Amino acid sequence: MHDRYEFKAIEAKWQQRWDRDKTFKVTHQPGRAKYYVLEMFPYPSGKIHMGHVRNYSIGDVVARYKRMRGFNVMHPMGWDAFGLPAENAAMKRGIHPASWTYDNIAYMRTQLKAMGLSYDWDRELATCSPEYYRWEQLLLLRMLERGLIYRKQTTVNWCDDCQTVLAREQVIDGLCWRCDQPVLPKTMHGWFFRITDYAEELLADLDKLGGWPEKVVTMQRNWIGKSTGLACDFKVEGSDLTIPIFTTRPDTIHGVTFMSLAVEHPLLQTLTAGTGQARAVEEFIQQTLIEKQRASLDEEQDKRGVFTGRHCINPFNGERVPIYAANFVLMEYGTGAVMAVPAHDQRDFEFARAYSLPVRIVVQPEGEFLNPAVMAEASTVPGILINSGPFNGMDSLAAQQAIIEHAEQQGFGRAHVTYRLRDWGISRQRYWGTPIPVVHCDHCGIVPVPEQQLPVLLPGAGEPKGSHSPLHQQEEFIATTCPSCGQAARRETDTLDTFVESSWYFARYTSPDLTTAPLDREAARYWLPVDQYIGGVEHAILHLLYSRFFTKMLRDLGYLDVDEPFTNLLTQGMVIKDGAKMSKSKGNVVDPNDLIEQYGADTVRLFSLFAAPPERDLEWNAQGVEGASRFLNRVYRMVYQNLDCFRSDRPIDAESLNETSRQLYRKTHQTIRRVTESIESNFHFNTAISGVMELVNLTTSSVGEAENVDPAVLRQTLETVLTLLFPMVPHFCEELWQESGHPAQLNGAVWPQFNPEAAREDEITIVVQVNGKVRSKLVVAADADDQTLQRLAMADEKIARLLETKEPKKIIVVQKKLVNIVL
RNA sequence: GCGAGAGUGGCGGAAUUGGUAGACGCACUGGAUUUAGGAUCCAGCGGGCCUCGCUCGUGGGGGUUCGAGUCCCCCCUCUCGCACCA
Repeated sequence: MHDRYEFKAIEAKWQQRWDRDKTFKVTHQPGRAKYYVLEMFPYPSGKIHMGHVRNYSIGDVVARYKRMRGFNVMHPMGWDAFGLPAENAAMKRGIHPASWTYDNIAYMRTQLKAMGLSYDWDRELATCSPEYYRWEQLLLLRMLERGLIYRKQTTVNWCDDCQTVLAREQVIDGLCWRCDQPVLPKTMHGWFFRITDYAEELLADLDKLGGWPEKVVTMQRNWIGKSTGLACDFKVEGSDLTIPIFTTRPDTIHGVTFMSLAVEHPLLQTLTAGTGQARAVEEFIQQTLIEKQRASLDEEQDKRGVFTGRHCINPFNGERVPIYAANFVLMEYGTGAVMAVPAHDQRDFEFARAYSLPVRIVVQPEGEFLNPAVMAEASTVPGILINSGPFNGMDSLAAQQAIIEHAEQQGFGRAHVTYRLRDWGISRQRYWGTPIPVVHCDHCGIVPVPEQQLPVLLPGAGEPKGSHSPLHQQEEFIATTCPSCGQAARRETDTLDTFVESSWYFARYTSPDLTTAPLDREAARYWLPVDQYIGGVEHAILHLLYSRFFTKMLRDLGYLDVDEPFTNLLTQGMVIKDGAKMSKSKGNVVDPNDLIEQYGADTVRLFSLFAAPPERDLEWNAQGVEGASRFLNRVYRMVYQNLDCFRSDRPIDAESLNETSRQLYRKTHQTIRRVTESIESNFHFNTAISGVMELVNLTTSSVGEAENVDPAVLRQTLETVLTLLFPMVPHFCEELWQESGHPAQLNGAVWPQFNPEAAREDEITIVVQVNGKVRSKLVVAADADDQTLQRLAMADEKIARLLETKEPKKIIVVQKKLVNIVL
C-alpha cells in the first residue's frame, strides 16, 4: 500500500483491459431492455477541451450506471468531421483537409480513451469517410424523388470570410456563427430542404418532448413561429394587380388607412411606373437597403416610408387607401405587404403619426374611450368592434373568425397559417463536405446520379497534398456525362452543410458498418429513439431541430419507425473560469491533458461531476480538483486499511449489531437510496457524490471508535462505496474491487440493493418550537405518536422554562418532524 | 420590448408535501505529527451580542400561515434566447 494511489498504472491497466476485451461492445438483443445514451459527437478540431470532458463524463456515468442496472446499453462515439476549420488549417499547412482531420481524430481518440470512457468503439464513425457520406448521398436521392429537396434562386446569407452561404439558423446577430464576420445578402442558386413541410409536425410534437428542458422546447416553438390569421387580396386601383397581405388581426381590417410594402417587394417597380413617384420610391429603396446592411441590429430604426402614387381598395369596405413603401416591413415574413391599422398596431401608429395619415378606431376596449386625435400609442387589447359595418358590436375575438368566413364567402380572402421557419438552405460553396449527387445537363436539366454510381467522391481525397480548392474550380471533377442522355454534362459543385451529417448520425450508429443501406431498420427499431442525449444548449435550434426534421423525413421514407429522435435531453452548462467561458481568445483554458497527467482521469471526472449539477455552468477551480483527489486517496487508504473484512463471507446479523455497526449499516443503506434517487431523478451527481462522502466520513470515524465495527457490516459498506462510485471513477473502483478479492469486474456487477429495513431509523430527532422558533430538540422513538410527542415536548426542561405559567393556545404536531407550541 | 431561467456564507453548492437554512467540498483559523516543508489526522468556521444562551439572516418590500429559501403580489439585478413576425 502506498500513501496515494498510483493512478497512472491503474488507469492504464484498466483501459488496456477494456480495449482488449471490448468490454463495452453491444449487440442488439431483441427482448432485452435497451438504453441508448449519446453525447453530441465532437468536431475533430485538434484536442479535447474541458467542455468535452464534462459532456463525456456525464454521459459515461449514465452509461455505466444503466449497465449496472441491467440495461443493454449502447454508448457510441464518432466524429463530426466535415467543415471549414479543416480546410483552413489544411491551407495554412499545405496539407489535405483529410489528413488534418484524421490526424486529429487519432489523437483525440487516445485522449478519450485516456479518460476511461465506456464507448463501443466498434461503432465509431467519421462523417467525412465515404462509407458514411455515400449513404447520405443515397438518402438525398430518395429525398429528391419525394420532392423534399429543391433548387432555387434566392437571396442568401453570404459570409465573405468563409466564402460560403449560411443557413438562417447559422446567422447570429447578423454575424457568421463560425467566424463572427458580417453576413451579406447575395443572390444565387442553392439547394433547400423542405423543412417547412414539417413545420406543423415539428411544432405539434414538441408536446411529446417532456424529457427536454422547457427552455429548448420554447426556443424551438418560437423559431418555428406559427401564426394564424387571414390572407387577403387588395386590388390596386386602376389596374389588374392585387396585393396579397397576411394579418393576425382580421378583426381590425376596417381600420386600414394605408398599405405598406417592403422595399424588396416585387410589385413596387410596376406600381410606381408612370406615377411621378417612381424616382422618389427608387431613391428610398436604395437608401433603405444600404441602411439595412449598416444598421446595428439592436437599434430599431425610425419608421419611414414614401408614397408610391397608387392606391388600393380594401375589399371589406371598398375604401381606397394609399400604398407606401416602408422601411419596417420585412419581405421575409408573410407576403412582404402589410395592411396598416394605426389605431391597433404600434408600428403602423408611429408611421401614421410621422406622415399624418388617419387613425381610425375599430376596436373599442371595454371601459375605455379611445380618441384618435389624442391617443399616444396603439391599442392592442380586445374590445367591441365599431366603424366596422356589419360587424359593429361584435366582440373582437369572435369577429376574427366571422371576418375570415366573410372573406372566404366573398372570395377575396381565406384563413391562413404562416410560419417563421424557412426552408433549410444546405448548399455550401466549399470543398470539405459531402458532394451533392446530381449532374447538370443542358438537355435533361438536373439529373440525379444513379444509385449504383454512389458515392460521388471528393476529388483528390486520397492524395496527401491533393487539391482541395472548392469543387467549382476543379474541372476534372465537374466534367462528366449525363446519366440520362449520355452527353457531356457538369457535376453539381455545391457541398452539403455539415449539419446534414449530424442530423442522422445517431441513427447510423445502430448499424454503422452496414454496406447495403444507410440503416438497418431492425437495428434502428431496437435502439431508437436515443434514451438520453447530452450536449450543449448552443445546439438548441440548429442541430436539434434539424435532427428532429430528419427523423420525421426518414420515417416517411421508410427507414425509421420513430417520430422523435431524442426522448430525453440534458443540456449541460458551460465550463467557466474566472467568470468567463473557457476560450483560447480569453486565455483562460485549462488543458485536460495536463490535469489527467497530474491527477489522473478519475479525479478529473470526479471533480467535473461534483462541482455543479450538470445543467448549470461549472466554475473551474484548481483547488477543487485537489479536493477530489484527496477524497479518492482517503477511500483508497480506508479500503486498504480494512482489507481484513473481505476475508469472510459471513452475512450481516442485523439483530446483534452494536450501536456503531448498526449506525454504519443504516447509513450505508440510506446512502444507496440517496445516490440512486439523485441519479434517477435528474442526474444530480454532485449530491450523489456528497452522499458517498458522508458515508465515507462516517466509516472512517466508526473504524476509529472504541466499539468494534462488525466486519460483515464494514465489508458491505466498503463494497457499497466502491459500487456507488464506480460509474464516476471506474478505474479506481475496479482496481480496489479486484484488490479486495472480488473475482468478477464491477462493470458487470449489479447496483447495490437498497434494504428499507436496514435504513430505518429507530430514534429520530424532533424539533420543539415555541411560536415557530426552535427552542429545543427531543430524541424519541421513530414511531412515537402525537400524544407522546406533545407530552415529551411540554415536559422538556427548556420548554417548561419558557412556558412558565402560560397556557398554549395551540399545539401543532408533525409526525417525525416537530412540535410547535403557540402561545 | 417579448420569452425562459436564476439570485442562499469568503467560494462551488445542499435543503420531500411549506417543518432544524447552510449538507458535502473548497478556502481560512487553531492544534497534533514532522528537523522542516508536504501529506495526513483532530477541532473550529453566516453576521451581531451580554457567547450554557439570545438575536438577525436565503436580492428588496409587502402578504398568506402555528411555521416561508420554498406559496401569493409588487420591485431590483444578472444570464440566456428571440427581436420592426403584421
